[in-house]
Amino acid sequence: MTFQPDFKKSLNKSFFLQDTATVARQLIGKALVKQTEGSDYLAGKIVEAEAYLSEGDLSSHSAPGLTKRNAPMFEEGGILYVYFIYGVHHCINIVTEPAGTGAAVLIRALEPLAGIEIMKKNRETDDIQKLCKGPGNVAKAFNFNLNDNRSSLTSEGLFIQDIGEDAGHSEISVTPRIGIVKSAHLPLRFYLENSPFVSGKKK
DNA sequence: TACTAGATTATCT
DNA sequence: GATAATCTAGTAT
Repeated sequence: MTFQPDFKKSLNKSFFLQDTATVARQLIGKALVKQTEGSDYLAGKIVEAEAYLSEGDLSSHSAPGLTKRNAPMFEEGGILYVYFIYGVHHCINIVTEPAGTGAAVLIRALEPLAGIEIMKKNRETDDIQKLCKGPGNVAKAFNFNLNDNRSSLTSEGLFIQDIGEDAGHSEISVTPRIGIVKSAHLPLRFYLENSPFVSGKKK
């Protein structure tokens, strides 16, 4: 099964303006595609994502209101929100809903589809199952950093592609989110059942 | 297999 | 000055 990047199959902006939990669930099974400077393609199927809401969600970066860091979350859906955490890792989010809302979806894990050699180099490991396991690793494999903040997800250099493998609802599991303390009980983490690429699992 | 510590900085109070 | 939507290596069990 070879993956072919195809911008014509990318999701358009209206997709990202929907309810955040809906977007998070529907992103499972879609492909994140990024074109590198050398015009190579990096791509991975989204197998794990978490929704961070604008209201009633104390662990969302948007909860304290608009600040310099979370400003991209308050813009119109369809762009990237990148943050740097623990002085070590970058994490990438897909901003959702109309401008002024303050919500996003954290991409937690991908199944590598294209540009795997480049990802191995970025991650300094040959273990494909670990290349994009966990939000910090996803960003590292794709070489995302703060400069990618606000990047459009509806451009030829970066987009979400429908690869016709949509998981049925029965294949998607919903659980509480990982690594947070506040609002930790909310069931806003979505992942593809039985995928070996999902994070937070034991062997 | 399970738990713990350490890395290290942009951003916020 | 404190904190954080994490990851890995290392030590203990």
